[in-house]
Amino acid sequence: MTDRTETNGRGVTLEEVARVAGVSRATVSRVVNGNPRVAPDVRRSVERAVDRLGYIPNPAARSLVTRKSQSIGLVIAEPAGRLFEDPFFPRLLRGIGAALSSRELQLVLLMPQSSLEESRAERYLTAGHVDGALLVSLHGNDPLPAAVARRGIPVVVGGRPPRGALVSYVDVDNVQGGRSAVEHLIGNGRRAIATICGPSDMSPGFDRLAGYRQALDAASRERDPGLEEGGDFTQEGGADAMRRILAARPDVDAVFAASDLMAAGAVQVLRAAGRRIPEDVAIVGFDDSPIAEAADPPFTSVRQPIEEMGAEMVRLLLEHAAHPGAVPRTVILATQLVRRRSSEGVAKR
Amino acid sequence: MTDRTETNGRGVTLEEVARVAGVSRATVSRVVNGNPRVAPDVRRSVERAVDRLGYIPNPAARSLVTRKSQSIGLVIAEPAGRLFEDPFFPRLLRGIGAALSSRELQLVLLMPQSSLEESRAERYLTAGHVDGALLVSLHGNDPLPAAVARRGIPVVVGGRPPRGALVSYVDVDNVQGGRSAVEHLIGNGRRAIATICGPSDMSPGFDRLAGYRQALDAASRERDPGLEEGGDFTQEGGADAMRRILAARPDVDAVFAASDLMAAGAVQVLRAAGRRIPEDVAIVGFDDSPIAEAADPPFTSVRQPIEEMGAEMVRLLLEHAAHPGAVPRTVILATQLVRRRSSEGVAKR
DNA sequence: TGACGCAGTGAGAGCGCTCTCACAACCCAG
DNA sequence: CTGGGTTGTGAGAGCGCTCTCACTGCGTCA
Repeated sequence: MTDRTETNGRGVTLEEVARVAGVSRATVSRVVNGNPRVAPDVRRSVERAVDRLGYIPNPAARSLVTRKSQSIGLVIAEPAGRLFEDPFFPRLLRGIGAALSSRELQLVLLMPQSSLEESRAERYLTAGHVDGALLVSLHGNDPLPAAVARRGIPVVVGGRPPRGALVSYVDVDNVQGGRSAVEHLIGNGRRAIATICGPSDMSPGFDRLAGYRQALDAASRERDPGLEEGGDFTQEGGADAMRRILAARPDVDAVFAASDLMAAGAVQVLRAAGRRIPEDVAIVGFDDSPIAEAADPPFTSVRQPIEEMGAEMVRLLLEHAAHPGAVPRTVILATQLVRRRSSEGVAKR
Repeated sequence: MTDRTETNGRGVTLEEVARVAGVSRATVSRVVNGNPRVAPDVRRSVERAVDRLGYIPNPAARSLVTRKSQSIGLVIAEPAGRLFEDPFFPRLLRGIGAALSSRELQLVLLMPQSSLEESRAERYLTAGHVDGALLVSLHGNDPLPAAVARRGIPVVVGGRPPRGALVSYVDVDNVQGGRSAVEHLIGNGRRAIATICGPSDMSPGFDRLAGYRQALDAASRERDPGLEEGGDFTQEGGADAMRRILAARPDVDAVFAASDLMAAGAVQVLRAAGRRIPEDVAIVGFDDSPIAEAADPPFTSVRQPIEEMGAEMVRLLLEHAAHPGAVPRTVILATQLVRRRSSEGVAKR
């Protein structure tokens, strides 16, 4: 097969295949696109010609007339590198990729690092390069979802979308995640349960803290601001927060950190202060990252269904593409508490 | 501006802009593409029309005539999930993204999970969807690079390419990385230095082991097969290897692991055996992943310049695209040893 | 004054495909 | 046999853009 692989830099066209097969362009197009209204013998001879010439349809020409690009855009609007530290991103990609692989769709990745680049991304999405857009880790009141949706491009947001943007989105139930972590600690007999929360202007940070509070309230435990310290999702932030908690409440016997990285920082500080994990202080992290498993002792952690989130986003997007007028939908996915040694046993006192 | 945002689903065309501006299609095209041969006042009126209509060029039409797609493909040919566990992938993406952002190029991500999907990817790349292809984590004797290059698509491989494939590639100097880790341990006075190496059928695994051996040979240290145990880059693999090493050479006082994950596994086993880190046994990992920093004590680790690798791949690819006939080139990037507490001090005995 | 060059513009071909429509060939009911 | 349907095929328009080429007008130089 393929005795003429791209010798003239032009690529084989429908026209040439038609000539070789002795039929018209239209018939070749029918065969290539699986139209059943072609006589079996004609079909065979066309297929032979396609094979022999190594014909591959020109996507631009096809796209020009069909007005479909067979690809969707994924916009990661994370300004700095945070997203690149934890495995959120690879897992999301894996979920999206798995959902896409069965379709004939490709993924175009856009990682705007500035507002200039973000407007370039908007332009790209609305120019017709993609049949739909997936938007994740938007900050604050990003106008992107609304702008893209207004242009008639199907959009699905991962995480809570900016207020006012009427678009479909898939999110993880961070409140439930925080609550289940703290309920677990309460169930283990812990009495002074602290939290190292994330920035409250980010919905995951805010929601996980809300879950912490809900769990305490539901168990009629008193809350203490000295047990709630904010970090920035980093290890150093976690360590600093832990120091403050230790200073305010030396009797702390459990910590729920809103990320595994912050949990790792907290553990270092606790160890330096002579506390044993989990005997003196129980630890629960969030994300169930490789760090949680590699830690010593391994961290109990709240696992987010990131792969499912990606897959669900694709599902929703295709749904929107199929039914252009459909109303925006919301999908909230449950988290799962993965128990490991860092929160074992009951506190002794 | 934009008083007509996509009402008919068709999009504004050059033709309409030309009519509104009172010029020909050709002139509008010149303005849009920055051709200087346009009278200033005409240019202004065209720009006004473009603004008012919210005109965005149709990429498919443009691509059809220019034969350029303004995008490049990134193929991640990792069959299973390994790649998604460590932050290699995000870092690579960051490097590529940074190098691309200054150009008007987009990134299409292909993650074939089977040979069927891989041939689909090959088809995609050779169909003219992309102006060039970046290929990473190819396994064994993957025919992809050669196939794509044969079709005249510029190609750059990340990591060692399959033997026989004459393509440009960018790799990390794993040999030097392994050697520097072991030299560091020798310099610290360690006497029985073990290695937990990766699978020897993967070039990183093979090369890091070679570096380990080179360093010992250069220091005229005797090598002992009992100090070389293979893992599979996972934590459990590292733990198992460590147990074997401990059984064969209880006097081991340093371990160079070919990944941080394996180092973490080794540390758990060493702790369980009552060894202190770094007093009794020094540890050096590889990758400088978040785990290395989060570990207690934090691991000394060999940092790979992944971001630079991505950026360099893009540079090489653009070079190839600019000079189609150019000979394949190779770039090898140096690693860097990041010292932390896990390998501090001199072994006492 | 005429020849020449050059900046600015428009007409029109053509990129490779899809899809509508017309038409030929054939089948079968009446 | 004729009329109506069905099936298979081809002609041709058109998607929105770029780019070549020809043309006009104007300044410059011999």
